[in-house]
Amino acid sequence: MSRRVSPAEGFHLDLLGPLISEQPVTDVPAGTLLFTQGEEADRFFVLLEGRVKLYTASPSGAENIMQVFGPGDFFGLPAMLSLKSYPVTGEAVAASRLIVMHRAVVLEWLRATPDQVPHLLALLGRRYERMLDSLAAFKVLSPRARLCRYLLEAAAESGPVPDAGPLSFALPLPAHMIGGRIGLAPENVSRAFRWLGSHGVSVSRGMVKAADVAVFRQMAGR
Amino acid sequence: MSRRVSPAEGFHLDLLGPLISEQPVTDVPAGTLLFTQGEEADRFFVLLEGRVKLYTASPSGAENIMQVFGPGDFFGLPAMLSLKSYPVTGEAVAASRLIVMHRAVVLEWLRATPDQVPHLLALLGRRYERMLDSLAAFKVLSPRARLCRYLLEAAAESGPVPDAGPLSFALPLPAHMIGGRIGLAPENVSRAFRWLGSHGVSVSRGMVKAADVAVFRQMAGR
DNA sequence: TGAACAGCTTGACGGTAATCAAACCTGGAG
DNA sequence: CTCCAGGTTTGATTACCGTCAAGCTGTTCA
Repeated sequence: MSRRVSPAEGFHLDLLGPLISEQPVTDVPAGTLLFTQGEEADRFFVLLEGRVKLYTASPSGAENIMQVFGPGDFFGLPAMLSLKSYPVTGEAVAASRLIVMHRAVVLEWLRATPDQVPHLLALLGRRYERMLDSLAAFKVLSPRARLCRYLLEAAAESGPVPDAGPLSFALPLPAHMIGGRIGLAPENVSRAFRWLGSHGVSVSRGMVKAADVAVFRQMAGR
Repeated sequence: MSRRVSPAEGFHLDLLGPLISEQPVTDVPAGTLLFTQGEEADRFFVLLEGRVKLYTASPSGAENIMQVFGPGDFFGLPAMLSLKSYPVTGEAVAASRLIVMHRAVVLEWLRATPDQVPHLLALLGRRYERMLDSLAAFKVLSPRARLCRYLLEAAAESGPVPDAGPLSFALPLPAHMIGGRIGLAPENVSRAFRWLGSHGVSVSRGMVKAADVAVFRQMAGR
């Protein structure tokens, strides 16, 4: 099964392609720490295969998942550009194949091909707006609504999602990680799934079957 | 009273200074819409005086305040760079003086002074991480804790904030807008303030007096 | 001076998620 | 096959916030 590159997070091969194609590929097993919170950010990553989560350690010790990336995504770029340290820790959730891009290489590339600068800026702009969108979701949407929003994203990751009608897809993450992403305790993720049952949605063994996707869209306000 | 430029959001005069100094200054009265959600983003703004809020209109009609900017801040830059439309509406909350930067001018500036590119990227990177920080706050912190976090920011805006000890400062925004920013209904902002009363904090007439700032820091986890 | 208004406060109520705790799978190791 | 550990589900309880509604206060304007 060939994974699709999600269009929203895609690294736009036409932009970064020439740059990354000259870099060596690294393979890491699940559980590998790629970088840790507070470490100097001198590189960013392009994920070719696998899955990586970015999280912060809250004072109470619970880990707070900020983002989860799949094949085709890049991460660590804003931190690298800001010339400071990583604000999060990056860990491979599954065995992953990725490309490590060091700052010096990127800066040299920008210097050599200045016509690419506007494209890189546009890339960063889009990334920023995605974040803004996430923030709005946390402000406005209830936890259940956020779950529906997440389910729509997860569904889109494995194929096109119709406006309405039945749909079935596999959850890309274990439930407790979904909880971390949408800010919901694992127990309540479970309860939210059960609640969805009364709306024509069944979840079992990581498979989601919805009688009508419109339920998700309405809940998530999309 | 001279307003301080908040270091975190500051536009870094040394970077943008030469660029903005050649642009005309615009004055607008309170309530002016600078740009609206969905409009093509062909410019960004540098705020010299006044206050501007960025908000989205939720389906139910309630406005969701995403960010509020003061003197020295810039906004609309990521949207402009992303080559798309503004994801939010920008409105002057108070009479404001600002500089409008059009995309063509910025791109020409980048072309002419390529050595500024890394600095602009760093600026965007920092902005992105601020957003990440906000997002974490919404995931991890309770509404009350978010209020304390906001109060710390507000205090920092009007002067240095000690690690502990008494502090008094003026709220830069009316209560209902604070609610919009931290995602709390106005009634509950009031209740949260009253709750703070039992922790040595009094709020009246837009003035906050805290017996010990450490209360805020502890609540906000900083 | 009084009316009108907006912003803030207070009250009551219901729904919902956090929390603590325990039971229940399910897959892997021995 | 059994045991074990992680992840998931369920239950009971509590606290909190959203909501609707009514009162309050200071300001503006006639």
